Amino acid sequence: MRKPDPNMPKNNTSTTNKMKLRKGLWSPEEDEKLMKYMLTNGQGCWSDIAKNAGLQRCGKSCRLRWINYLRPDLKRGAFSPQEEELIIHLHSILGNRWSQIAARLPGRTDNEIKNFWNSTLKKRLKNNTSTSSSPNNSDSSEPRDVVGGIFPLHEHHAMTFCMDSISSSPTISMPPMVTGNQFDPFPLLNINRYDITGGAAGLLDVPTCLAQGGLGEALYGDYGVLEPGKIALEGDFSLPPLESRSIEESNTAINSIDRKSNNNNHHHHHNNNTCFNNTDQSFKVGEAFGLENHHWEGENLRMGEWDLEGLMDNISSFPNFLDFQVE
DNA sequence: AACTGTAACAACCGCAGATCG
DNA sequence: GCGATCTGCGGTTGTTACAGT
Repeated sequence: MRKPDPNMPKNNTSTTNKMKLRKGLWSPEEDEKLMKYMLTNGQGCWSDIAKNAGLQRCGKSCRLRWINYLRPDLKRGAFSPQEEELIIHLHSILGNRWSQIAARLPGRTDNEIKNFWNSTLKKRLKNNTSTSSSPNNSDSSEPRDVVGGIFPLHEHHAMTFCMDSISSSPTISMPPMVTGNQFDPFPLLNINRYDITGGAAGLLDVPTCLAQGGLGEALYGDYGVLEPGKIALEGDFSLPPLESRSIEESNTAINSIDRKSNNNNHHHHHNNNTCFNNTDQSFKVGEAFGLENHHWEGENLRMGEWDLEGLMDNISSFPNFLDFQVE
């Protein structure tokens, strides 16, 4: 879209030892450097990546560029109507917690969704509100009181809705996996125990909670980590649930939950290897889908073909998961 | 053709939590 | 225990393209 700033020197070689960090638009050369480095060495300590890739950028900038633009598993292009609907729906539940919304939209980034919301959906909803009295058309950044408000409490569905929906979806194009004689599209995410607390506290048999939208995060896991061993052995892999948001809840509470959730991901990094390389990553993701010796199998996952409508149905028709809390 | 408004998107900033030395 | 550092998130700003006048 935007052209790189021509005034920006391509190689900002400072006379001092202190390298001046570049800001602003990324040049194609920089993109190429970062892309090459990431594909060769994988994700790790971002400040090291910035240095080692020969970029005069701060690690933060590299991270952002990678996550929002260069990642091969990104789904580019316009949002589909189903995605739009899902975003609106999720926003009504989660508010402006873009990362959580993005985790439920495979191939989309929080930044992308945020921009789309602010530039398009917000206005559209506002216009709709002016012509309609639907309470769901608020552009409030505060999540609504789901239980008492937007979503009617349908009859309780079995938690297996996740797999029911996904496995029956004709639009799935994931490489099929077979466990025994059973089709299992998400073998490594086949968590039998999903530890939850709250209203329905206890251990439930949950095949997987992909329909909570965890797929994206599960595959990308912090945009890149999937830890099948941890999942299988410790069973503590928990996808961020859609958290119930009551208007009464303070932002502090929201943030603390968010942080906790986020930091679980963080833990996964540091508990194993802070700077894992792409070989690991490729192995993990590739192994998960029976695609070994490929980098960035996400390209093959065809994320955009998930049954978003089914997901939407599930989200709106299953109240229990809204009571989940992050451990 | 020139100007203006705005949509769309990329990137930066500030903050907070976790980890490390 | 504490400060430095890393990482991630959400808010905001800046830039470009394009449509309308």
